[in-house]
Amino acid sequence: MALNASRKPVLDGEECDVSGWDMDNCPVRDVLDRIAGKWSALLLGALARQPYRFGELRRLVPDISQRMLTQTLRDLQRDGYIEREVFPTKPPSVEYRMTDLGRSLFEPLSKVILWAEANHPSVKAARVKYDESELA
Amino acid sequence: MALNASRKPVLDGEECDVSGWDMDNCPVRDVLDRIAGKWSALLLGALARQPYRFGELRRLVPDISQRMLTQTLRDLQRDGYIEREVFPTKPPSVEYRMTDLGRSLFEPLSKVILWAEANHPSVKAARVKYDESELA
DNA sequence: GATTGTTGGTCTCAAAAAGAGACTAGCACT
DNA sequence: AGTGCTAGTCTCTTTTTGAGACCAACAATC
Repeated sequence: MALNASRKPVLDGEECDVSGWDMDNCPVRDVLDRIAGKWSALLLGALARQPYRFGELRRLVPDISQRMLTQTLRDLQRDGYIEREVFPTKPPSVEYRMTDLGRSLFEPLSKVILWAEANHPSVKAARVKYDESELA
Repeated sequence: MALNASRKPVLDGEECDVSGWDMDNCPVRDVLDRIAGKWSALLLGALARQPYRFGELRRLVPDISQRMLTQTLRDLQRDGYIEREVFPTKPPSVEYRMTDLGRSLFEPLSKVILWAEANHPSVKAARVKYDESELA
């Protein structure tokens, strides 16, 4: 415990939280687990620009399966980030658009996306470095 | 195509990107897929405060399995967000700490986390509303 | 001196999630 | 009559995740 003694005590039987996060009803996990999905950020990014229809989104994100597109859109709709509107045209068309809640989420989220674009080279470099040191 | 005609054309055979994202080497997906994991944000949040040891992190996030803790820490280390230092104490101890790159990522990421905490009620309300309309 | 605990993991097996692709119905156009 | 478009669903396979046993070395306890 010598190492720990030099730092702030961390576990005292009651404290099981990170920065005050309650693990049993953790907002961070409850909210983030959804938008953290493989496709959520991509779809939110698209719909932040303009409304799209199902098929348009599928073409926009070519390697998403119809199954995951349906499911991710449902999840985003359920959490209130996007709306789904069905137009009773002859082949019925469905349009997805962002809600105010979705836009308010996308504001900070877009900062992370921007960071990802800007720092992609650094991350790739870190991976190369790690992989090199691993094969030794 | 009547619906589409009123909007900006979206697909013209060459344009398969979202806001200029290249799907074949998409930085957003490449970077976000990692930090989007179920545990990454939680661990980054913890390590943003102070360095922690393996066992401390495990106690801090009680419902993570050792397997996923190991794997997530490795992934975060590989992408350059955290560092791993082994101390040759009698039972060897390992300390994880955030890098500068990790801190620079956590800056925008923390905004999303703050949003999640602030808007958790709205999201929960949206879910209740959705579930009610579904069972009809 | 034998038991127990602590360290930071790995290994295996079961369960859950994701991906691939076929299939649907109704209508339009050829 | 045949083809294609719409927005999905259904099934099957592969990947990811979770639960839990197991490991070696040493420390303190009994």
